[in-house]
Amino acid sequence: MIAQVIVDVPVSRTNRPFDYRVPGWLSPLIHVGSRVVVPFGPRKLQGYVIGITEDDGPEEALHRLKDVEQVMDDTPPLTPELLKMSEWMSRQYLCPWVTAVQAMLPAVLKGKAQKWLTASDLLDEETCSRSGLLWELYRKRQLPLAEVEKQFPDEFMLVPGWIHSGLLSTEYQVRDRITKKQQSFVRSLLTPQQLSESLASLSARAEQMRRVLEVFLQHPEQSFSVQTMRDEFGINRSALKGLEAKGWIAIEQVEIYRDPYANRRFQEKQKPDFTPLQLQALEPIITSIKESSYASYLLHGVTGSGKTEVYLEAIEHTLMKGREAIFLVPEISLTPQMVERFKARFGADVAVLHSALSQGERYDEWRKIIRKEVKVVVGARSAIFAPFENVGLIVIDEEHESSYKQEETPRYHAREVALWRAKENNAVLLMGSATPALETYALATRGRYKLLKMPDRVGNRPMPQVHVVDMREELHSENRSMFSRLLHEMIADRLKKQEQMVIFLNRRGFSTFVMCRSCGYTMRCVHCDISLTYHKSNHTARCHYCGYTIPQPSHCPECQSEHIRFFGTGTQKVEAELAKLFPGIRVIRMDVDTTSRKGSHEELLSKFRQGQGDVLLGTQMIAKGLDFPRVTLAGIIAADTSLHLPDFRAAEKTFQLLTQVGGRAGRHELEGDVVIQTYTPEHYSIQHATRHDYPAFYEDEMLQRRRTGYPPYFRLVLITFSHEEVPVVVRGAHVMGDFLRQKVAQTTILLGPVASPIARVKDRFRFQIMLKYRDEPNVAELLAQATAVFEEWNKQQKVLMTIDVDPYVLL
DNA sequence: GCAATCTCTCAA
DNA sequence: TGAGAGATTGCG
Repeated sequence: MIAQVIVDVPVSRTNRPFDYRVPGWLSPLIHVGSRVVVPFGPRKLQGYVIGITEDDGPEEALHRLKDVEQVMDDTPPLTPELLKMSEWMSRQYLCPWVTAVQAMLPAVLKGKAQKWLTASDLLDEETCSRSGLLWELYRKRQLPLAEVEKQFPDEFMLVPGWIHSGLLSTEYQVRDRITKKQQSFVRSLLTPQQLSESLASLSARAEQMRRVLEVFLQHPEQSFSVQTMRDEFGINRSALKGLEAKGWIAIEQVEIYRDPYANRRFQEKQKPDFTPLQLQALEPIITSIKESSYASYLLHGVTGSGKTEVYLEAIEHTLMKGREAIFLVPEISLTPQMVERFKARFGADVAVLHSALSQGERYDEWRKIIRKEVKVVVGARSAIFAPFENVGLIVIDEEHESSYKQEETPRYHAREVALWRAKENNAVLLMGSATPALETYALATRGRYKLLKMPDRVGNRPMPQVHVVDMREELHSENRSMFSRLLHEMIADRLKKQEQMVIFLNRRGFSTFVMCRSCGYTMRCVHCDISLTYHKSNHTARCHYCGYTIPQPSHCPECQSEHIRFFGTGTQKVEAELAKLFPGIRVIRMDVDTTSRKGSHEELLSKFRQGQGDVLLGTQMIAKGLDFPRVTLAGIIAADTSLHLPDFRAAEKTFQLLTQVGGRAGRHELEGDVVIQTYTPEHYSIQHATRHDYPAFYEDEMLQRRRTGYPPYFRLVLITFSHEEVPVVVRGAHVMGDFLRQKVAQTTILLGPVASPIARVKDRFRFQIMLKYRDEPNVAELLAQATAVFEEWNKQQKVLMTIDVDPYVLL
């Protein structure tokens, strides 16, 4: 038996399967998709089995192979589908296969190969008394080499000599970080009859023991955790120990799941009556689900139109069909509210995956999926890799969100992966948004996705009234405050009526940079080509690319002026202003500072829900998916900060943001207002957002994209190079650029190589090539060839190159 | 990606 | 000639 294995060395040189012999004793354990430990060169590494051949071929060829050393799991973590998907990803996104595989698995499964120092039998008490390190090794037998270097720097240089003399040896070990949470459970070993008899035989003073037996009499065949015994029945540990000693009960360690929602009850909500629009949207979806054939839908529904109910219903039909469902939400809107809705509807059938989970919790949720204990997965981007084997429905909520694009290798887009997976499984793909990505909407208008529309809110509630305030006029009227007179007035009004409001600060593009007012000097990072960001909490200026931090200076380093300060509006500043203008106003501020602690996000929102605040103030994180009945005003402090970014999606993102924030107001009985403050009220993305007119925005924006040659008209590939020296990085970029220029189609535009907009990061200079194409039969193959050419050249250099297919961030 | 191995340089 | 550094190669 021979196993084909890809090893955990994510470089192109080793990006291919290696053959290993499977020793007889491992053959029942090993499967395609298994994690294994294999010897690789002088080391040992973790790898994944991508194929197994029973036929060994000629004897002498077999002889040259090494053995698989270990199979790491009983059941392989990779299903055949995931394996196929990872191969597709590695081709599609130009990344090593093993990198794609690892993106699909929980982080604790990534094995770490370490070199260990082991004591041999020659090391006796006599020898080791001479040195601290040897003594330590004599006691513990082995230590990781890295640890040794840290703890015994003085003796580290003696290690090679000791190895040579046979006192010590080195050895590679691969370990993953799987841990399983255990809890003590108590179980009765007696029959009910024996229980009664034993109860009678107990001394009158054994009150606690008596109670334990009574509990078991009342609940035969049940076991209880030690914790429950204590908390619910008031029985302490010693009583249990006593009974265990008598042999009447057993205390056992049982593996349990780390469930972040363990102590929460979820109320089952009555299914609402569907509106005609919802029914109309549901009909074709349900038909497709029943047919179990591939179909894709774009559900374009305004905020408050009840998209979530449609999703839930579709999931229910999928489960009725005996298939599984994946529900993707943007990281940011994976709120407790959302989880609650799912838990209430599908109970224990749901696994939840998001970034706030600890690695262990994440692993436990994942195990529920692979063990087929759940039927539905709710999660952020990476939940698209849920190891189901019969996926019938994939829902992508807020389909336009940029968090679906991963910004590290593998640079995949969850929407694309979902599309592949839906086709592979004859499943239904359902994408929903109030403001679809242009790419998606364009495909929908061309029939690639079926377009479903829900243009009205549930219960015929009106869309909120949107007021646009021209901040230039405010300035002319001597209003220098960050609040316009209208917004000011409306805040006062809501305070009087005791209604709630959401105030949104558009921070995209706002850098809180540090500048000298007298000479114009701005503080920049010494390693990167960007300004430092001011951090109020510890009065430092910090580079958010490399982490370089210096204390905020009191004088300008250039001209010694004292007028050096930070610029930009922060949430703290808005909060202070609100407190000044409206004494007694209760503001709940949500930003990185107040939500960094685990669970604090949830805490603040529930405070607001309970009415412990008048204003919810925050950045992007409050724009999405929140639903509070008493919110009747949404204020946007500066709508256009994101409009003038050097990003071809700037207008689209602004439109989306305004629409989403506006959607927070007046979702229930009370009607809502939205105030948009801007310096460019005439801009089409602001104008169309005001009228809730997505199609009009789409038309205008498509014209821009056609004119400038951006998606959806052209598709992009961004190739970035970096190196410490400019001439080297330029040469590298040209090697690849020249090759591509020869090979691309006539209609393809190749820009560069040019310096990247952020030309230096961490002391490395960056250059880039942009590929814009419309009709390129096989981009992936072309890029793979170019990569090979580049890597041949790069053998002598150390230029780093990354390829971003359909990039979101162009910096 | 890492470590063994090969190749080249330089000083004794 | 041998050590040491730097580049190259192979990993099944």
